[in-house]
Amino acid sequence: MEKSKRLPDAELEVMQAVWSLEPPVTAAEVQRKVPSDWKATSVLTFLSRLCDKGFLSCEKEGRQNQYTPCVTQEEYLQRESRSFVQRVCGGSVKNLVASLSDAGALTAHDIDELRAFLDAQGR
Amino acid sequence: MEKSKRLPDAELEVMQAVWSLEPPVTAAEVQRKVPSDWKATSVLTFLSRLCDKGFLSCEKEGRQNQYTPCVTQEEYLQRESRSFVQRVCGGSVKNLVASLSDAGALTAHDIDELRAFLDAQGR
DNA sequence: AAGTATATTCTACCATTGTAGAATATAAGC
DNA sequence: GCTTATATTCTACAATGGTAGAATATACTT
Repeated sequence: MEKSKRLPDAELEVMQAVWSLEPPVTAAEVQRKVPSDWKATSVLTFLSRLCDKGFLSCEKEGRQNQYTPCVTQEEYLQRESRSFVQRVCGGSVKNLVASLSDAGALTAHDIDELRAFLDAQGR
Repeated sequence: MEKSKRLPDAELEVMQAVWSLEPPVTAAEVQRKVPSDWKATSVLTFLSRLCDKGFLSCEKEGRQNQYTPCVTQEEYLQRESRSFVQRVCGGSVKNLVASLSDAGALTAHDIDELRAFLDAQGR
């Protein structure tokens, strides 16, 4: 039950696998969603660390565990986005988007979506 | 001379201090820009790790070191933004901005800036 | 009930990161 | 030139994260 922070890469990938499935999920289901070169025990380690950190709850069902997210993907994304903009982009969202553009990582589709979003937003 | 990746928080803060100054910079200058509860030797450790990782070059000038960035802030921001959108936001920039909005981290000013940017962009 | 298969937990190890004291080198003052 | 001040480098240590084998527990088969 830790006060939750940024997840390390491997744990985040596992969380993303969990989020993509219908809860509760078993380790086996997660294993199928996750990079196939990960050994089963490694995935179990990550699952158990995610429980320790309060991102998952775990219930024993027969000999398998049932994992359920305690944090939604939206919640996590919100926290991380906010923190990323602060920490890395000097707090400026425009700065972030401009740098994506400079990096060639902003497709025409992205731009359309963004415009639509801002219009919907903008009242 | 490592192939550079994400910097840990402390090293990023030091890089940001360096970027904010006129190169080349001394450790003393960096120290003045950085959280004041950091011990001087800690800052020197971070500077030296940044050299090892190829983010800074270091030249001895008398008894002081002169540090010069080998990676620009823009370069770094571009790489990190791209990677963040991929890793955390499922590759969708709109997803990112929407989550910032949901998190209440999108000010009216941000929105204006973004609109302006997209307009300038958009043909 | 015993043996076998399989899921989970334990334990471990190494690299990285945050942190900083100890040791060293070097310049400046006298 | 010697002493002193000070900047840098070395060394160290604990926590975290990536990785996974060994040990254990539990369920299925016969």
